[in-house]
Amino acid sequence: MDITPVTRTAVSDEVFGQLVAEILSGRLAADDALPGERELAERFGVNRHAIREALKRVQQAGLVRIAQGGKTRVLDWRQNAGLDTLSQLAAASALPPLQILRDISEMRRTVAADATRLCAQRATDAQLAAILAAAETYPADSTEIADTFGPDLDFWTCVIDGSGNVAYRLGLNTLVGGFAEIGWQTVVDLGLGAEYADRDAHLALARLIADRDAEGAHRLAEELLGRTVARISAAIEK
Amino acid sequence: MDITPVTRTAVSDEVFGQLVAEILSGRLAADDALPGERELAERFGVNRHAIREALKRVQQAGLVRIAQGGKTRVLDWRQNAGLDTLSQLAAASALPPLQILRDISEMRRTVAADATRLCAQRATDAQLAAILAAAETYPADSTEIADTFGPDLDFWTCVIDGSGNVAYRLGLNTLVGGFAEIGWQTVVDLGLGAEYADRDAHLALARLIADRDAEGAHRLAEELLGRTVARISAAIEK
DNA sequence: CAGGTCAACTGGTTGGACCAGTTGTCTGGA
DNA sequence: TCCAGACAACTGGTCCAACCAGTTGACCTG
Repeated sequence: MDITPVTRTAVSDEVFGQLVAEILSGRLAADDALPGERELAERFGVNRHAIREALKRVQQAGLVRIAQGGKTRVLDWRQNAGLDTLSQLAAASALPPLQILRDISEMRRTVAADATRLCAQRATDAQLAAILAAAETYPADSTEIADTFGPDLDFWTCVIDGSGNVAYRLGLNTLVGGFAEIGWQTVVDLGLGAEYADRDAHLALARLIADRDAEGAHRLAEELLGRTVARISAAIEK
Repeated sequence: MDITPVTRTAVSDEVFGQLVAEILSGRLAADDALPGERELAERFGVNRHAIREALKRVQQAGLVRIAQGGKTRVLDWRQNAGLDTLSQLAAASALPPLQILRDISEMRRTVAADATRLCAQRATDAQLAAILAAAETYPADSTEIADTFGPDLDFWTCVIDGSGNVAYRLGLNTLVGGFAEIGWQTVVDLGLGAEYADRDAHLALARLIADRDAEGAHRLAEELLGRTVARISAAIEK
């Protein structure tokens, strides 16, 4: 028996999701005017307050411009949306999941690799110890891929914390969110194998960082994370 | 006479800003329970709907967990907030502006440099032409720094568009937003000079990209954008 | 003292009214 | 004929009041 917690979605969340999907998918084009709040409320069959809550969030995401007295207009999301919209992009099927996955993994490689370099330069001794410890708990290569996600995330979180760059830290959160939205199953299906869950490489990387070898650590991190990019790119080719 | 458009801030925006500031500044610690919506409404002197609109957005930002029946609790923003919170971070004075500026410029350097490499590999001919054109409109080194922000942003936007990576595109939007939140004046005060507005370097970079010299373009981009990082880091030292 | 019951919270949703800007039309005077 | 100004009909913004729906913990009962 496989039990999944029931998901109670608030109406405003539902409205938010649908509006975002309409915009990201292009069914609502940039500069189009949205129906008035009263009409939306009627069409969605919910109260106007729920519409307003959703609309405010769509605005926060940078997808519409709301003006009192005037109409609410759709903005060009490529030009105005923030990185947090990435996960919505996956949910709305606005782009092929594999492309989003590739873009995420590319950004992850680049950002994490640079964080590795900075970490080797700036991390405190306590942070270095945490990284070494995280690398130790990295599962053996033979483990189920799905079981390596957790330790892998732990490891890189330590590294990015060690870099002392909050933008990287917050960016990581967003990327992980986008990853989750696409679904781990998709990732597993790609057949990521040893090139992803390489315990020895992560141990070596931790040691390079602890030795303050910034350039060496950067190179290894880039190579290590590049494997995933290569794997996904290969899958796209097919 | 210097006229600035009046800013009519919606009540819920005001509430949102204050709540976020409370959380990011640490005055509301992680795992703390927020007062109930009815009490917040009374304390802020506004309607409960305004509180709800704000609270929903705080939730979307990943700063609180709302549960029907239970209390609304503060989350650890370092662990849960997305990159879009970066601009709030500046507004809330949760961290020194110069540190945020450094982190943003570091991320900008790393992401844009990688985008440059990808751009050289993947850009269409039309995109290459756009890049060359953008580089042409880059102002001469002697121009007021403030006047180079626009053309500079245009140039890099073209490059990142050419990379075909939506994550980079959206990330750029967020970073620019964070930059703007801190205020261009702060940036100007840093005394960024020729190392930032280097017309010749940008022209050279555009040519490298057009020649599909991925590695060469990557190197130059990293060096070029690294200048700003170095400038800000130096300012922090003092 | 373990168990269930229930009242008093919490957030979620609804309805309706009214305020406050924007826009376009229509009218009256130059 | 044309144009300024008034106005009506939108738009979003805010508020009040009520009730629904979960959660929690105190309290009572066996």
